[in-house]
Amino acid sequence: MRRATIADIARAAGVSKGAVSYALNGRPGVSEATRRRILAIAAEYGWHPSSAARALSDGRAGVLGLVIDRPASTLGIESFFMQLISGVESTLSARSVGLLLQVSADQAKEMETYRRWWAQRRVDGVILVDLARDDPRVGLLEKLHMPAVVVGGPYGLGSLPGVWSDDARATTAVVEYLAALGHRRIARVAGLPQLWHTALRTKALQEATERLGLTDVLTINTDYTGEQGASATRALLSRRPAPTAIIYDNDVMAVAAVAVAHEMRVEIPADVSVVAWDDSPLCQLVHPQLSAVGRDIVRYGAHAAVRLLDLVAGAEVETVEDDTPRLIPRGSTAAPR
Amino acid sequence: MRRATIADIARAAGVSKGAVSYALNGRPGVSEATRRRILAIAAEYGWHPSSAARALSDGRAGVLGLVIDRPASTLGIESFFMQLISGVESTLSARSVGLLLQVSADQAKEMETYRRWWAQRRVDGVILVDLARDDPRVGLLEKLHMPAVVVGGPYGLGSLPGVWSDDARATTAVVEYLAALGHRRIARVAGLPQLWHTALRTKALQEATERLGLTDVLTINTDYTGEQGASATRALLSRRPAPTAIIYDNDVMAVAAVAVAHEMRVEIPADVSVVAWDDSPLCQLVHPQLSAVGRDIVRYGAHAAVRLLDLVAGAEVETVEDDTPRLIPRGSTAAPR
DNA sequence: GCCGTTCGATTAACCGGTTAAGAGACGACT
DNA sequence: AGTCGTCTCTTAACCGGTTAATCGAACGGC
Repeated sequence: MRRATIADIARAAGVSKGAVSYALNGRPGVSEATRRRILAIAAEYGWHPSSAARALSDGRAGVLGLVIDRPASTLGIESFFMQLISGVESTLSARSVGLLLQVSADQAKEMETYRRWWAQRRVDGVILVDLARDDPRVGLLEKLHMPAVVVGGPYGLGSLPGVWSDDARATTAVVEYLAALGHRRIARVAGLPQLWHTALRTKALQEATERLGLTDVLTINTDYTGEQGASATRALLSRRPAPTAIIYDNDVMAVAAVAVAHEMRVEIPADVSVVAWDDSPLCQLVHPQLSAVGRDIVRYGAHAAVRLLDLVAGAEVETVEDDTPRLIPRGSTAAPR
Repeated sequence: MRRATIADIARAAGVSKGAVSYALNGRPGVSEATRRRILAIAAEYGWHPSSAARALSDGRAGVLGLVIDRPASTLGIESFFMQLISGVESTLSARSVGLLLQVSADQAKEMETYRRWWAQRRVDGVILVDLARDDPRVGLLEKLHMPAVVVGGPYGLGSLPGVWSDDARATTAVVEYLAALGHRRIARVAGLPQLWHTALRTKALQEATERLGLTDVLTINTDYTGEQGASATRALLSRRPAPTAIIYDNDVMAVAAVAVAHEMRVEIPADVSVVAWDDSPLCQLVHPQLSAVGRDIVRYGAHAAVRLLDLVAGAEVETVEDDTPRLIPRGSTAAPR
C-alpha cells in the first residue's frame, strides 16, 4: 500500500491540502468538526509528514548530528560514548528528532562531514565531543554558523556553548582523599594529552599534589586502550619506589590494571590503590571492585541535547556547568601498606 | 553566508537550473566546457545538494536506520553494538549515506519508530538486530514493505534477508574442544532465551554434549548484565559437583566470572575453564586472558549495510552466511584438575 | 533551398509539505 | 439595508532539487 500523503487525506476528507495542513498542525483556520474528521482520517491512514517535504518547506531537518572519531577498537568497550548517545537519544526521541551518527576516521574527515551535513541541510546542529586544545572544529563550526553544543569545557569553546563538569575540582577531591588515606606517591595513567579534559586533570593533579606536599607524581599519557593502560601500569609498578596509588583516565585502563596487578603479584588495594575515572558497570565487574569517579553520563548527554535543541530553536544558550563528578569509594582504595 | 542552492550556481554560471543539475550529476545535456565551469563554481561555493530536496524529488532519503532496544546500562559496556555500528558506518560513510540511530525503551516503541520512519520517508531501510523467536518486527516490516536486513538468522527471518553466522557449529566446536581437554561437566551462562541465537546455541550445546556422552549440563539464562553473569557463576560454582567449564554468552559476563572466581578462591583455568562468546578487547584485559569465540563484528556490520543498500537499490538480496565464529584459545581454558 | 538530425540549452511540472493572500458565507451592528 | 468583521476554507506560491518535453541553432545530405 502506498504511503499516504497530505493530498490523499485531503481527497478523503473532501477538503484542500491547505486545510489538512492547518488541521494537522493544530493551527486556526479550520472548524473543530473538520479538524476532527481530518485527524481521524490521518490516524486511520497512519499518516506522518514526509520529513523531506517538511524540511524543504520550513528549513529544518529535524535531525541532530554526532561525529565520533575514535577507532572501532576503543569505541567498543569504553562505555562513555554509548552512555552519552543513550542520553542524547532519550531527549531526542521524546521530541521525534533524529540522531545522525557518524564514526569518523580522523578529524579531517570529521570536519568534512560537518561541511557536507550543513551544506546538505541534513542536520540542524551537532554535538561536539573530545574537545582538544586549539581545536580546529570550533573555528569551522563558528565560520559555518552551524549550531553546536560542546560536551566539554569551559575552555577552548570559542563562541560555542558547552556543557562541562568540573574535572579539576573532582581531581582535587580524589587527591585529597588519597592523601588522607596516607598516600604520598600518586601516579596517573592519562588519556590523550591534547584533549582539554586531560590537560585540566593533569594541571589539577599537579597543583593538588604540590599543595599537599606529595612527591613523585608521574602522569603517563595513553590512547585509552587497555593495552596502553596495561603497559603504563607495568611501568609504574616497576619503579622503585613504586606509586602507592594510581588514577586512570578511563574504566578500561583501570580494569587492565587489575589484571596487571594480578600478573605482577601486586595486591589491590594493599600494595597499590586504584581509582577509575568515569565509573561504569565495568568497574563493579572486577575484583576488587574499583573505586571510581562517577557522574551520570546519560543525563549529561540529555542535557547537551536539550541545549542544542534550544540553540537550534533560536534561543540564547550559555555554557553551563553540570554536576561535578564525585568519587565512589569501593574496594580498590585503602591506606597504603 | 547563505548556503548555496542550485539556483545560485545557475545564476553565477549564467545558465538554467536544469543545466546545472545535469552538469552536477554527470548526465548528458550540457557541453564539456559548461560542465567544467559549473563544477568549478559549485566547488567554489562549497555546494552540496539539499538532502531534503533531493529526497523529495527522487524518493530516497539517503539514510538507513538502526534501532537498539537495550537499556543504557548494558549498552555501554557490551562492545557488540558499537563494533556493529562502526562496521555499518564504514560502509555508509564511504557512500555518503547517513545512519539514523535510535535507542529504544522496548519493542513496542521500536515498532512505532519503524512505522513513523517509514511514513515520514526518513529512512530507506533498516537493520534489524536481536532477532527473537516469533519476532513481531519481522511481520511489521514485511507488511510495510520496508527494506530491511536482519543481523542474525537463518531462522525466523520470514521473507527478510539476513546475515548470519553459524553459532551452532561454533558451539559444537567449543564443546568438542573442552571435551578433548577432558571436561565432562560443561555449563553455560546464556543470554535472553527468546533471542534466536541464544536458542540455537542452547540446542547445539545439548546435542553436542549428548553425542559426546557428557553430563550435568546446565544453562542459566540472564539479561547479559555483569550482575546476572556474576550470580549465575556463583550458583554454578557452588554446585557439587561443580562444572569444570563454563561458556558465557557475552564478554561482560565472562569478565564478571573472573572476579567471582577470584572472590570464591576458585582458580581459572585449574578449577574451572572459562570461554567467552564474542571476543572483544575486554577479554584480553583480565587475568588470565579469556579464551573466546570470536568473529569480525565490524565486518559483519559492514556486510549487513552493503546488503541493505543493495536491497534499497532494488536488487534481489538473499540471506547469506558470514564467517563461522571460531575459538581463540587463551589462558582461561585448560584440562580440568 | 529545404528537410531531418544532433547538440546544448531552457521550460515547466513534480515531489509533499507550509503559508500568505483571497474568497464566500454568515452574523452583528449601525 | 448596507457594511463590517469573523470564521472557514481554497488557491497558489514556495522550499531546492530532478527530469520529460520542448526549442533553437548549426550542420549535413539531397
